[in-house]
Amino acid sequence: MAVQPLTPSERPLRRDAERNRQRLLASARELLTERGLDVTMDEVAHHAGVGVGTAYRRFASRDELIEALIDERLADFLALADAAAGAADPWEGLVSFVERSTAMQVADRGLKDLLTGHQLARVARLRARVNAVLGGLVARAREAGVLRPDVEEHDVGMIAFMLSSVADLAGDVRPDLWRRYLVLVLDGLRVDGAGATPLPVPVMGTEEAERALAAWRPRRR
Amino acid sequence: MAVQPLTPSERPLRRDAERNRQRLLASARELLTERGLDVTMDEVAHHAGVGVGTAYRRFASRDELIEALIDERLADFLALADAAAGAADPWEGLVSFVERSTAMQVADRGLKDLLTGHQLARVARLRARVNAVLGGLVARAREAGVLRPDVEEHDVGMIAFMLSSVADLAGDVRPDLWRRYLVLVLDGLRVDGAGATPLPVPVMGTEEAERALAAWRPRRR
DNA sequence: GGTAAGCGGAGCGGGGACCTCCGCTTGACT
DNA sequence: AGTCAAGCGGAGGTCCCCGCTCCGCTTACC
Repeated sequence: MAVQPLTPSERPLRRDAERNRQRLLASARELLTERGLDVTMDEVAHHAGVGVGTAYRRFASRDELIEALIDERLADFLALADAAAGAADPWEGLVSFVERSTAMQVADRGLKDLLTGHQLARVARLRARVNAVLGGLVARAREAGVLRPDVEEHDVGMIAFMLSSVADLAGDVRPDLWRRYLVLVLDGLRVDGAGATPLPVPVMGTEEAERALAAWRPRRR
Repeated sequence: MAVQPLTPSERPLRRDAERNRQRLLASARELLTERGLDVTMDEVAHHAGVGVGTAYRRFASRDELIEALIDERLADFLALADAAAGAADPWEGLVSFVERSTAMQVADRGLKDLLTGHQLARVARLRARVNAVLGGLVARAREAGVLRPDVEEHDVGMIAFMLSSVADLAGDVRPDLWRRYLVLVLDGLRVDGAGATPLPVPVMGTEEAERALAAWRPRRR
């Protein structure tokens, strides 16, 4: 009697195989967060405690493994934009978006690479959606008279990128340095002459800067 | 009768050799400016119209060739700081330094790599000298009451770096985009509530941004 | 206990960068 | 004009990194 044929996707993996698959995904998630999109397959496999061969049996290629993890990151980012746009006070919403999206990119190198480096239709679509959301927020803030009128929604992403570059340079030496410049820039964005917001973080002095520069590697070609 | 012995450095090069040496230096200068410190020896030689062998006969190694060109760049940068510090109006001096040092790093990728990436005692010393000069300028600006008092000299270099990162991302698509954020940041630095300076440059819109991102390669590991 | 599924990791192929080697060319000096 | 050291080009050696494959051994499952 014929056994019910199973397509490969239906037949469950052997227990050890499934466990290794999960380990690989977890390892990739972790390394993507820490080191960005250009982790190697060997790194992911080794960090997961399995051989490279095992990695390639589960995922046809490095790209397939990485793409399997992209969507969850993009979803988080979009959720952030939606949350900011939903804020009652549009200025608060704007500040929250700039601050949290920078923080997110600083904490997750892979997300930053994705948003700035990757050629992928999904990512372009996400950028468009986020910009649409931000457009509404910026318009509201402008109408409320708190935002200088010549600032546009496309400025928001650029500012987050700019701040995350500060974080790149400061690295582990001063991972929160970018917040200092966040405040400077926000004070430049605001309309009122209400005076300066106190800067939240000390500068990076000479000796710290030297350490940061020593550790910094400008990113790939 | 013994010929006057010549040390290798005294004996003049044959005319063609000297000409090729000059071509190599010119080629390296050009490529350093355009592409940064990680130009390869093959590129320099080829761009000079000579073979690699010739390049290595004149310069013991890639590093030797590049280091031969570093000092002239650092000198330019220091001159900039001195000029800014010499301005009658300290605010103007500060603006001029941020603007011109960013412009310089945008125009000269090699200088930016040098200032941010390179481990070299000379560079660290230069940074120290520049910061000393800026310290005086910042103090004068603060005393004049135009600069928010919590800004320090180390902020100045960081801001220039931040702006030049914008230029990196915008690339050839919008090489002057950074000036927009320069104004935003300067408005954040200024004390008076005199209102916002008009932004000098349009934002980078969606389609431009996509083009810029397509062309952008995050820098080397 | 039999067997297909799974495993690890040495190693292949390809690319890039630095640098060397050597047979040919050329400037300089008689 | 002839000699020849100095100079030249660029193929290719070496090394390293990365994606991916292959195959002899191990293990989960029935």
